[in-house]
Amino acid sequence: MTTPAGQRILEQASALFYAHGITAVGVAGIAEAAGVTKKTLYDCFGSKSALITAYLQRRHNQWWAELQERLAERPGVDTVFDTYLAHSQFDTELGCGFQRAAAELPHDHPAFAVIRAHKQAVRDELERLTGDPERADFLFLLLEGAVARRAFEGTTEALEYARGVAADRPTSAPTAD
Amino acid sequence: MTTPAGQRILEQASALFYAHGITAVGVAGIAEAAGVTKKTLYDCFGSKSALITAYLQRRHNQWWAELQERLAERPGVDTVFDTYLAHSQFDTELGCGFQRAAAELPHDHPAFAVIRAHKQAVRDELERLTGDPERADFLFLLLEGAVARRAFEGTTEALEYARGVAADRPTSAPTAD
DNA sequence: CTCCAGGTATACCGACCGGTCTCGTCGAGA
DNA sequence: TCTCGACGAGACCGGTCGGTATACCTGGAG
Repeated sequence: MTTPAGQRILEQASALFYAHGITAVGVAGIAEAAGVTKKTLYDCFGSKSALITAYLQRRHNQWWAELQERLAERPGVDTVFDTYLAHSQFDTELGCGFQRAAAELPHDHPAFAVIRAHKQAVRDELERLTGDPERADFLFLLLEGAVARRAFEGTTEALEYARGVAADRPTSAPTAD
Repeated sequence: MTTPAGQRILEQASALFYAHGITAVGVAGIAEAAGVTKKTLYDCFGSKSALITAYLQRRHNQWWAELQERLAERPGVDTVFDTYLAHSQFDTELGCGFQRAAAELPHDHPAFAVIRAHKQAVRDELERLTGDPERADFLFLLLEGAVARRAFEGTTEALEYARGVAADRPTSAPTAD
């Protein structure tokens, strides 16, 4: 799992799962991309299912680390939005990896718990930052809407708009232009 | 396409694509569920890709018809939310079929245009109902966030909360319980 | 009567699926 | 020196993928 080969497998699996979808990507393709045989892949992860779980866990860990780093030097709600915005530079226009995975995986798949935990963590972080559960719920709603829209609009427009709304502007005030 | 067999194929394809994901469902399974041979399926639709497009088009048409019906007897923004809420009774906890499809399909897939058109239509309808593009954008954001959350939370809680926010309540006022 | 659309049944295609297996190699630690 | 874990090469498994082909049946319209 911590071996160099295991690392390469996880990296390639992450890239491929995110880019093409979990179901659409085969273990043979992952192994080949990692310069590894299927045997090594199965020695390291045991099953495709476990590899999927590891992929989402890794994705959460990386994203969370970046969020905490940014929050450390500039605490506040809009740093959360900024992290999504910055992340979208290499997350491309495909949208949130967890939303994408949630759309493909059955709800009782072991990896689905990782998705739920990730989203819960984000919501809880918003509550920690605002000290207001109600407001956290609202901001979380904006966030999810914005990243969902990025998936089919292909731009960060909605995300930037949502950040503007979150920046304490009252519900109805315009922010555009 | 309009033949009885074609209809049954489309119905079964819709149910299976939505429930298990587009990539995960094979044409053989669809044909079997429709009580039809693969040849008939290919005579009617030509390819899996075209069947996917037809599935999303049909889904849009059905949903749109229901929305207009409801709007006719009770115009207003919250009827849009109510339609999602009512729809979720047979859409189950899996979330928006268009968001699910968008997560699986490459952005240049012919069916992706149907997804974009559907979402655009919803946004435009909100603009028509409010007469305010800015407010429509905001409501659309709430809507997308709520249906996205339904996908991994498995409840309509976020949708009901969003309807509360949309019912002109100012951003920060609580609505829970 | 004839023709044809709309079917059924079934075999087939090459490619790929997730997963297992054997065999061999290589380098580091006891 | 010997062993053991990490890995490569590659064959193999049963099954499914999207898609095509051949042959046959049937009911209704010309």
